[in-house]
Amino acid sequence: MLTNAPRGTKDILPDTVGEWTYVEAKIRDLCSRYGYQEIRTPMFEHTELFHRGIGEGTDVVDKEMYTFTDRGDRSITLRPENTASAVRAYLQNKLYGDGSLTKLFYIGSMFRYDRPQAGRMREFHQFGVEALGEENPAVDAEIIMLAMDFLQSLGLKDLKLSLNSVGCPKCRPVYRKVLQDFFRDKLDELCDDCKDRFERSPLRILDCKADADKPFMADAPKITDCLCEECQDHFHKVQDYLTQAGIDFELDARLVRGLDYYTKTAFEVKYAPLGAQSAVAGGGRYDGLVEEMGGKPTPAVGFATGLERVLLALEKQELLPAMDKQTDAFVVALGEAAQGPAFQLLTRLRQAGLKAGMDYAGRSMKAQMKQANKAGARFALIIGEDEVKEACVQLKDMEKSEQQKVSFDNIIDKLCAEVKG
RNA sequence: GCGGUCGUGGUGAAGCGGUUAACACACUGGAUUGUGGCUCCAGCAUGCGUGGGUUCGAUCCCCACCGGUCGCCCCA
Repeated sequence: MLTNAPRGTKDILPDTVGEWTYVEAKIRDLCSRYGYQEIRTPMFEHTELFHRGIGEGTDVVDKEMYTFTDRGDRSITLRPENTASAVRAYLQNKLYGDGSLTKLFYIGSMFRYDRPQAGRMREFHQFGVEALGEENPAVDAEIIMLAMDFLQSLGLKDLKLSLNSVGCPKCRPVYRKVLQDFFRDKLDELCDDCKDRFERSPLRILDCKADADKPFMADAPKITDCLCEECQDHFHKVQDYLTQAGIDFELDARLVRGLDYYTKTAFEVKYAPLGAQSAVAGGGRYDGLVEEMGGKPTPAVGFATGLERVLLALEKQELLPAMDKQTDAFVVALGEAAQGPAFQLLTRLRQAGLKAGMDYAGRSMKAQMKQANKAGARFALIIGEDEVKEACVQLKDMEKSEQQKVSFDNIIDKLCAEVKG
């Protein structure tokens, strides 16, 4: 037990961090081009924030949160997502300041108690983006394009972008009722899950895999036919922007978001080979959330991507860059007398800005040369007793297998010239 | 949370009631004086996720637990 990380968590080991920093670098570059600034919010918040933000009755809040009471008797929850926190920080720190659009992005751990599977961890990592303060559908389009740009800039292919509108507080309740009326007399033909969904979230019945083939499903009313004029108009404009930008998307009237705060635009990006965890990114508009949390009515859009899933997709498509180790110089010390001078040389190399290493185990020359090779060293600097006496080293070019004697005084300059030139 | 499936060394894997627990990679050492990558040789699991049980005997059978994985639910 002591030697096992908790279920659903994972160490990111030295041989894989490179993949993470690679993706993170892409994110930072992309966000700066789109004008989004990084925000880092606490890993835990008052439980109430998520109850209000995400919504009671959602699965995330009802059965997936890591909630505990702290020593000051506060109910605290490990963030299951970052939008509620971002909005909280936006309000608390008055990021709306000048009244213009506030564009934020974040990268970090989220926590959800769920049964782990590939692509579904209890601690997982999301990159997400929030644009607060603008209702223009161009921002919806920008957000979606940013999501697609991110995934495509990594080289990912076979992504499917689905788009829908889930309406607003004016038209969604109407549609909900229309839908319930439609299903009411078919209730006993639906699966058990759907019987539950009927009251809780009838829109999800449309997306049920078990009932998908039932003949009446095709006749179910579509939300896009029930949108109010404003939502309808907004939805069309988002589509226009995307089309003009050359973004392929598919309308999916069954697409529903699991968090209560979504309004109007909802979208999802899938990479099918990931199976049950194929949703790589998802998001949409949430015009009511800021007000719900005590701010002025403020329109907003955002999305989040699951980094573990992105990495899985990259792995499947063999798009992870090779991370080969690289060292400029490896110091090979032979015998007791050479240890001190070798260590001093190592220090000087590093001070000169070179990547340098050496063996401390006092192994044979052969073993040390092997190590130099494994470390990806360009040069081996061999110091034995003779070299110590002559105040020089044997400088061996590992690739060319050429070797020359260089004095202690010249070795640093010579190496710097070789490596940098 | 529900259903299925799997769990052998650092890794990938064979073995499926009594075996020296194969093989490959990795790792360590060696192949006559202080030189890596190729080759050759040697070493490397008293142990088969954990705990019970059945049996003369269990890595192989049974049960429980833990963990991975697939699907459901949900979501990123």
